[in-house]
Amino acid sequence: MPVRRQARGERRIGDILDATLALFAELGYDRTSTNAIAARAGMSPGSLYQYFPNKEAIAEALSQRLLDQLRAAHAAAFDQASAASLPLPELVSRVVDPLVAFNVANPGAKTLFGTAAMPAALSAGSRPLHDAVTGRVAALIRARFPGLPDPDVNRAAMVAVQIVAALMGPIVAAEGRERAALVAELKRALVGYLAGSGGSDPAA
Amino acid sequence: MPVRRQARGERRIGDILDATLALFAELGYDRTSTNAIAARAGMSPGSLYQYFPNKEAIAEALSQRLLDQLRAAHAAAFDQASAASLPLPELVSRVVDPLVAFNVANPGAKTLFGTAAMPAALSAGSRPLHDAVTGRVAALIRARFPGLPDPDVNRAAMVAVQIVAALMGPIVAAEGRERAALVAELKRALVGYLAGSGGSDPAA
DNA sequence: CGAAAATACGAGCGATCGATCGTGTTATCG
DNA sequence: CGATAACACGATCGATCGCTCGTATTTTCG
Repeated sequence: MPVRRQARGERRIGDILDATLALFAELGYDRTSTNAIAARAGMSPGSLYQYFPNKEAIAEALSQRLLDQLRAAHAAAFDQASAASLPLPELVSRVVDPLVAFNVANPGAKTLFGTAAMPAALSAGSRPLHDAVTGRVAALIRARFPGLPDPDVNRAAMVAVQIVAALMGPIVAAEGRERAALVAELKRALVGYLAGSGGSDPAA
Repeated sequence: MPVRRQARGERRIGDILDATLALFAELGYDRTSTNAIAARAGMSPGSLYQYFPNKEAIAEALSQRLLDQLRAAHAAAFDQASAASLPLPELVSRVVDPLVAFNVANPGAKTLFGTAAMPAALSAGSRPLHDAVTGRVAALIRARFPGLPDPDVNRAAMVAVQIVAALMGPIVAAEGRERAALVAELKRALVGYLAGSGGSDPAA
């Protein structure tokens, strides 16, 4: 049942998602209470539930908003043409750098990027984001290694995404030189991994 | 205040840790209730709290038990001699294979291996395990790359451990052929990463 | 044996959680 | 304007959480 939103309502939804992202970054999903979200967003619990039916829906909406932002910030990095022709380190940099910037700007995004075997509730909310990113990476790998069978492509994309996700926490937590060093390590790991990804490398 | 444990008590403690490990594997730390632990261990909540002052202490004890088991299962893999002389893929295999076997045998171990920026409660309980493993990996890397400065050694160890931890979830969740394929990918990723770890590789 | 210590139980405490609801306020529109 | 719908509030609900406590049973040991 759709509701005619007023401008004020749209603003409030944004406030809720902002508060949720901040609290997820500090406490994670389980330890973030809906009352705390409402308080940080400057509203009552009742108002919060005017816009979302339950906690999971908030996580889903936040996941969707992050996905949209990521898509916008990442548009250029995922075109197939450069995927096939660029040197591998350059290609990895083009994908990783915006991703790092995004996560630094949005700490707490990683909470919505839960790895695997999580409680179904959060897993369901974060799967769209996770799947979308993995899918884009798979497309990139497929474009670069045209001979690679689909199962191998998907597995390589999953592994690459897991590696990035695993190191994003420490990267976001670090600062300055140490962060730069960790990003360099992440790129080295990805290049080292992908360089040996079966099939021929068009730009090796 | 130490307590003279009877044989029955030691057995009960083992039951509690077994139940906790199983529940952590299914639900994670937050969603595992102490009452559920007691129920699965076949005792009342009161009995559970006869052996542990609180939930965090249970996680710590479990973490310690896992660490001991891991040490036993891993003794041979971490000697310095082979670290310097073995071919890198062989060395990686010797470390990774027992680790995979251990995690397959103890699903839920990964719950105690929380990455970073987790709620302090769980983080404190799992840090010993995490630090011990990272320290052993660091010693291995230091033995293999004698010229590498300490900060670089520690960073590389941390990155390697994060990569292993990130892929352990999918590996444990998979079975048969797919699991073997994922393990192979993990090894490739580690070898690719470590092969380029500055300094000279004694056995390159 | 008998006393002390360890083990066992489970109803229930206080706190907190996600979510509801009755009531009042503000915006939209004919 | 008046009417309707969207927005806002916060006390409070029922459920669940980590944990306690009074009491009963079993083991240890002199």
